[in-house]
Amino acid sequence: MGRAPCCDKASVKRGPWSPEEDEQLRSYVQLNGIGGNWIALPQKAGLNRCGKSCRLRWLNYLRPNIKHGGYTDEEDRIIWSLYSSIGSRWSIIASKLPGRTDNDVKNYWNTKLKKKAMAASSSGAAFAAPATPALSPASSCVTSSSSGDVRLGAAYTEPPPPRQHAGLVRSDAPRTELAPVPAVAHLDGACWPAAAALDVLLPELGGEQLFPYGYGDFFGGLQDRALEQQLSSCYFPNVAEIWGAAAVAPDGKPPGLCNRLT
DNA sequence: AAGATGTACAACCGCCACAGT
DNA sequence: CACTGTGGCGGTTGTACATCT
Repeated sequence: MGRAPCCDKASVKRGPWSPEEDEQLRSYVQLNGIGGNWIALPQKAGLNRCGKSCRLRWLNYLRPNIKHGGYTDEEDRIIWSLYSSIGSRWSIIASKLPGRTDNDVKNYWNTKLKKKAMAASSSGAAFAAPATPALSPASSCVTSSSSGDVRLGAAYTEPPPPRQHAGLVRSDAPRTELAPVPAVAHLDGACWPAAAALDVLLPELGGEQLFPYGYGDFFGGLQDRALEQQLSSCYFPNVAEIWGAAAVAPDGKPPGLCNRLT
């Protein structure tokens, strides 16, 4: 027997929000806050909506300082770089783009950016918007060996397969909260080149601009450098493979990386 | 002009993790 | 320790609008 739904779908309104509903929710939240319980909020706010629907509406559209559309080249590059490395973990990607929401980034990727990246890839051109100081095409190259022009950002590649939710970075979590450390620690000699990706990828993605609390910030405030490196080798498997392929013999490529986070 | 098709994006769905009891 | 409620997440769907034929 499955769980009871969070609300009675037959009795609550569904579909697009009206301006009146938006205003009702906005004014309630601004006046009273969320109150720590989205499920109870609609009743308190006098809205005939599911709590989850209210939460989504607030987080994605009504919250202050939300940006819609008008993605910059820099944002394109950040999304693409992170997607290539960590896959469809939209909440993490969105958390590095001020004013953007995971839903918005996800939609943007699925409808526009993915096609752009694939088109660039199929044409043989680098997916590279005009260079920016923070992340120019040249600087995002991870040219790693004399034989191979292995470049981060050179072509669209399928991202890692989706992972199960791991609660990596909760948007409301304090910065000191540590991300869970994978149960399988594999920072052995063979895997080490992969871990070094952290030192390259994160600065390429904007360095202190995007990770003002240090690179450990990417992992939710991690302060331990060794743990950061272990995590990086799990969370950036594509980049890890690039580094691994460059650093070891082709048939000595570190196997496995992290298949699971927990 | 009208129907078909494509695109963009808001919203929903179902699952998982976690905290509280 | 098991159970329950809730928040959060990514995948998917629905629909309005634009473009094409």
